[in-house]
Amino acid sequence: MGEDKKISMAVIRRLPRYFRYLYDLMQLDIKRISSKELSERMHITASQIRQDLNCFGGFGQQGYGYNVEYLYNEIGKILGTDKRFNCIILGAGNMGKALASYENFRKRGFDIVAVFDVDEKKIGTKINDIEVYSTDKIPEFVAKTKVDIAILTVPNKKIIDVAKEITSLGIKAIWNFSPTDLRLGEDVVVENVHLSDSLMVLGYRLREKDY
Amino acid sequence: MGEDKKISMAVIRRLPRYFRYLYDLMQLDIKRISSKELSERMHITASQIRQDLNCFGGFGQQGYGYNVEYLYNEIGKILGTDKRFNCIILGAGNMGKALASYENFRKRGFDIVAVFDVDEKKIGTKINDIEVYSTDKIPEFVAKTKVDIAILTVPNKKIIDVAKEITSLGIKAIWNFSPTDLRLGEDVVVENVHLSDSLMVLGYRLREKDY
DNA sequence: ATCATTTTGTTATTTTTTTGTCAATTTAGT
DNA sequence: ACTAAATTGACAAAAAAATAACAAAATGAT
Repeated sequence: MGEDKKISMAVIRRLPRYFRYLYDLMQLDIKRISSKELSERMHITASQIRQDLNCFGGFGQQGYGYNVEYLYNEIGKILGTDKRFNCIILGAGNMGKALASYENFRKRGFDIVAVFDVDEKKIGTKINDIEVYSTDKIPEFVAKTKVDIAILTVPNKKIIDVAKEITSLGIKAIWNFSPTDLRLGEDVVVENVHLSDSLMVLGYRLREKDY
Repeated sequence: MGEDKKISMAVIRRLPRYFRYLYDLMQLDIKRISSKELSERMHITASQIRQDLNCFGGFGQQGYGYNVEYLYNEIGKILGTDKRFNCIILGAGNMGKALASYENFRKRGFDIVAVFDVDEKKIGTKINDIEVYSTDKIPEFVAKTKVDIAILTVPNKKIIDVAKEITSLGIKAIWNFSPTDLRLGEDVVVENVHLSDSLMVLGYRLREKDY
């Protein structure tokens, strides 16, 4: 026991991409696919696909390839899309609203169950049928509803305090949209989304292209 | 001539992060910093910092470290924050609105100069002082205004067609928020932002934590 | 001015990641 | 039933990335 060799983050971060491509294949009514053909569609090597998938066990068959629907479901299980997560959004600004309105998250198992803001004018309103509460109500809400993930779209100045409050309430996962990297100890997982970083890299690559 | 050894994307993608940390140091009135101290703040090795920076030349001084402001400015130059980019947003939905309203982009050199949508009700309105035009007007607009970057927040079904139209007009950089990976040939640079992917990885890591 | 300390830039080493190879297995055609 | 073609899973090799090591240079205390 204790056999599982650690799977690298590089592999994990590719899984959602496989998941998307397999979904598209299902939409096209393609029932089976070889690592070679998938590699051509995804612009990665077939070797990498096979090696990635083999981290989790053999999903394919020699001479046949992979059953698209089966592989889709298996990757879904690995990613936990068969489970549901309750999420709250902190910050009902433009980004908070955009995320609350994004239907894809629900499809992937992430339910936005509440939005919180300090702005009196927003409190009591609804975003895409989701109620906006006062930030004061967070402890109360978390006490009576299981909250798996906090999505933080608060102003950068407040991010540290908000993150601390949230973790003190026992929330163990944070999706952070502020420019400040969060790091909250061993037992809180954080995904930092740095949109500006991505845009700056795009700017770099654009300028580099024409020297 | 032709001397510059290719700098890896891994390094480039870390630059915005250095940039952020250096900015924070300036706010704290810290004038100089060693790779060791910065490494502790950033939770990476000092070795990596020195190696990354040396891809672009020596910005530090032995026995002293790095001058925070100087290094900030130099990384800014590498990233092109001293240049300005004109951007248009295609899709005035929630995400389009959120991005149009995000002030940080302007600070980093990215000006949103127009938003386009097909929805009659949105056309003619303004988002954060930026006019929303009909999608029909894109060719006309691009002809008279230099557009460096197209930010795509259109529905997934339309993304391929929109991307093709945009590139046919000569736009060479795309910031893509749709779940479909875009790949538009050698001379168009694309940054795909897959928010769902990031959220799914967070879900994976959360579940993994408690087995 | 001297010397111990600090700290870079660079090269060497190690680790991780990606890619290539191939035997074993399955498919599919005849 | 036989055989050629396709394709995986496993392992080996190569490439890339991260880390360590250290000489050279600057600092700062005495």
